[in-house]
Amino acid sequence: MSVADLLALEGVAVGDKVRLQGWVRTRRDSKAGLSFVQVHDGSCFDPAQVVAPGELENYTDAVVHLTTGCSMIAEGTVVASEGKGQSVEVLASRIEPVGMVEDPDTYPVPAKRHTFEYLREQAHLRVRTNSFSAMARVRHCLANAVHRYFHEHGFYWVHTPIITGSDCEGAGEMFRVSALDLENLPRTESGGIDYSQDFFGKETNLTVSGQLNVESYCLALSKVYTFGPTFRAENSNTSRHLAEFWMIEPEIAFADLAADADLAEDFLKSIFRTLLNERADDMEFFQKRIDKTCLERLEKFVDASFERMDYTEAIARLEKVVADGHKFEFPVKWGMDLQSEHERWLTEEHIGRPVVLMNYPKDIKAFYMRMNDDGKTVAAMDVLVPGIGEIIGGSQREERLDVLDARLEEMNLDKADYWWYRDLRKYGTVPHAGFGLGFERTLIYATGMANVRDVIPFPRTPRSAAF
RNA sequence: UCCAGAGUAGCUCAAUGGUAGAGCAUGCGACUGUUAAUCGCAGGGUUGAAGGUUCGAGUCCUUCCUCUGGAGCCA
Repeated sequence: MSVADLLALEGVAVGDKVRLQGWVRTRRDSKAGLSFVQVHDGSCFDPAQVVAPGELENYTDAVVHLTTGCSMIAEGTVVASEGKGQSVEVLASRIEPVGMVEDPDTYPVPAKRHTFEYLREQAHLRVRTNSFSAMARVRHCLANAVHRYFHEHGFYWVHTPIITGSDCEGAGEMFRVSALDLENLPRTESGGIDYSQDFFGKETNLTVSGQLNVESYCLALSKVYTFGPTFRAENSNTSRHLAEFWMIEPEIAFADLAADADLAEDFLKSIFRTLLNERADDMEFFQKRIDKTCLERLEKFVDASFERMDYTEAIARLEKVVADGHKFEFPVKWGMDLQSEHERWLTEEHIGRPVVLMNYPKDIKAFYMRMNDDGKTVAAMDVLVPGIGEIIGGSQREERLDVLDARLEEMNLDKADYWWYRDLRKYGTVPHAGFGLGFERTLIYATGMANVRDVIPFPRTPRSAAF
């Protein structure tokens, strides 16, 4: 049975015979011949305490040599615990070591404190620690909550491609996908690489966003979303960026920017509510050991309404606070992109709640965002949250072909590259909107973890893909 | 990519230019049910790499590598 069921007394009672399988967290010996073995199996935060009496036939040969990381099977009786840390424990009648740790002296994750930096170098074993097993369960819970929310609200999950033939997704540097022999590249007559001989007969890359593809499904299925890995070959070395990360991108038809903002707010609150309800054990750990404010932050988040504010208004308020003597490193001026420090001031100090900033200057935003009537701004939005800054970026999409074409031209983009995207505006176009949410940043916000590399099992960053 | 900091025992860190140490972990021992157990003993080092200065370099200089934090890019 699982440790979770045992500790919750689910389908089991004191006096029952049980069998546990898992890994040793610690072994403590007491007087001559009695050991306490903490066993974890991933089913919940707490390990189970297995009491190994000295009378076990393999006690001196095997049990006292169990060390952190060994795998084992324990059979025994559920008893009320005489100790303080747990209500029930298993009094073992048989302990079977399955896989020993060959050299405890060099086991990379012994029972002691480790820095996250060190554990990143032991990514294959770090999930055996409290922090990373808790994170794995929280990650699963939130991913599951994402799918449940959309399913219950009539959205379809669309599997947009990982390999893309569009070189026009426009969200950053891409990883090339090629089956060509790098040591012996085929050349065109003019000396360039001849991609017509490559696997797909053209240049292909890993996707940086499923948005363009999901828009096509939106204009037939009305409410859709993607949730999968995306790839950016940017040389970003920060605690908030990965080369491979998971992104959630809903897209809704017959919808404007206000509806998009409403969806973002309802969605975020819903998944965090699910997390608080379903992973209280792991969240208690994050609260206690990682970030003392994370529970309070989430509880406030699911109750507070998001402030909505136009970019132009935000600039006015930033200019006012600067005039009142507040110092920023970067100047504030209409038309500029907000810096991290500006976003954080708005959401943390000025409003004190999540803020949806809307209607940005067109010159700092992407070609597909819908032009507003003022001719200066586009229907874009960013959701800013205290403690992390931007967590969502979204927009109403430009559904008018003539306006879209004008924007493509203005930004020196080739209309031919966007032929199928433009078709969507020729055949039954509708106003539609969507946003992108970085899943790892959501996890950081929820748990208070400081680095995005510690919320994904095997992080990919510049110069690092060791596992 | 830019700015700053760091790299010494398995891990976390000390060490004024002059004999490389501690805590934790690990092993052994002690301890009447432990909970980050406690106490004692022990083993454990090419000080990131290559050059240079010096009687002498973990320490100073140069170059490089790696990591961390911040910025930019963004999610």
